[in-house]
Amino acid sequence: MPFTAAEENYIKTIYLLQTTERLVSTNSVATTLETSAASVTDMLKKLKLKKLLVYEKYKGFKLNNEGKKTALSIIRKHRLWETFLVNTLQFKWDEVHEVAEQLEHIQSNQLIDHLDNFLGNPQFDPHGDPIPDASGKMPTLSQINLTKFPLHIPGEVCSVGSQSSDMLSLLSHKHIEIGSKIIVEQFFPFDESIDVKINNKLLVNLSAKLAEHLYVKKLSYAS
Amino acid sequence: MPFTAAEENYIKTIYLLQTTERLVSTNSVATTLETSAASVTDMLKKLKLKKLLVYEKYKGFKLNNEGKKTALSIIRKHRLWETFLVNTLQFKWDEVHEVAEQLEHIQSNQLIDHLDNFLGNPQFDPHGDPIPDASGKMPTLSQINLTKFPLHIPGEVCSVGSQSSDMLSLLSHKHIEIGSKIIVEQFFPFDESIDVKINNKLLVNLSAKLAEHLYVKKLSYAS
DNA sequence: TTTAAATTTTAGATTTGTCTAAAAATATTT
DNA sequence: AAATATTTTTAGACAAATCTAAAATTTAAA
Repeated sequence: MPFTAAEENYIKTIYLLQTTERLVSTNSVATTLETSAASVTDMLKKLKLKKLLVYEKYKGFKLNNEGKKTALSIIRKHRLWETFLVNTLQFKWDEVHEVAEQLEHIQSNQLIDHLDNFLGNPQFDPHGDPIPDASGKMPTLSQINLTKFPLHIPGEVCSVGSQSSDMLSLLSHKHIEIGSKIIVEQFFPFDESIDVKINNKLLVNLSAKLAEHLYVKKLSYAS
Repeated sequence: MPFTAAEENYIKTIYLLQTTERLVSTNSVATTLETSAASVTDMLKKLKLKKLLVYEKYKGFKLNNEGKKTALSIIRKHRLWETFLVNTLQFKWDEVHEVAEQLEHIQSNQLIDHLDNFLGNPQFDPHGDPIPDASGKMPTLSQINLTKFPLHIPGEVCSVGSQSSDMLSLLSHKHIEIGSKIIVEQFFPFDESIDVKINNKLLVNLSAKLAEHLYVKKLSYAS
């Protein structure tokens, strides 16, 4: 059974929220999708009817297994298209989001299989996010938010929690990109900013807000 | 101003019909889009309001310049995507139509420009149909329906008027494909079938129905 | 040229996804 | 624990795109 683009947007949003929120609220979905709380409630009823989520009114909600499976297939499509746009069509990092939001709703398993194949079955998209495979499995990458990363431990920037071009230009100004080596040197409680060393050279200060949007993985030195 | 997918489907259909019909009828659009005549009338009113077509009720209608321009940009997208699916993603000829019908509605000029560029600015799609450029210009190719092609003149199969797989397998059975050299040898008035010679070797008989769906261009021998 | 047939349009209804405003339930604060 | 604030849901409305059935118009036929 195919879902409408609107349904798919809700499913994807709920999935992404429940990885951090455990139980998702009507308002958080409304804010993310820039719609009204009433619209969210309406859609929740439909998705419950279609047996995609567990929902009791006034009690919060979350996707069940069927819902998660559906979400992963949408996320797979989104991330494969982003990879295509950047790797094949030479889009910039911060230009792909809006277009991928449209492309992810194209209905054709054959298309996605062929695209995946053409791209060489990539494991991560251009933002460093893992791409689920056809069965919904994702490479787990011990990705940690930079604000929770321990001091003086070498890490690598592997994902960015926002696609805004403001964010991107700030990162580029600080010489930070996906793959940059990063070490947290100092934490300043007053404004929650941190000093980090980039690629073993540059020492720069990052605001709490910026750090919250950066994800890092531990660098293991297995040769 | 962007158009909805439904509006775009009507615009494209009317454009394709008016190249052969001059004045388009409500029923012909309804039949092509497999919808009711009432729905077509509803949409005609909207498109007239948006100043895309000339329409007086009960009198038939046709796209004005603005409408044609819009139609060409949709056809451009459709044919570029078909080219992508076949050339890049290894789809078969007869598998692309449904997917391209969806992809043609993605809204992003940047996407189409990059795709066009990636494909090497192709002039014709995998069915032999010309691809309009960004300004709406199409390479004119003196394409003639096989039923109107003169006897004993060498031609080349350059386009197919149907994407049905029944048609495709019949063509392949008769060893006919885009680019095949073809000469009409004889016309049989009784059933309007024709004998043609393919690639100067095989002599095969084609039904009137099959010939109606084949388009041929004259082979000029400019070295 | 009237009558019959076909085509096109209107009228009214339905579905999907959205909205605002008001009511209900839950959380927070004093 | 009352009062207040916040969140969530309901009620009712609207736009887009579609439908069926009936009316209006045009075309074809007897």
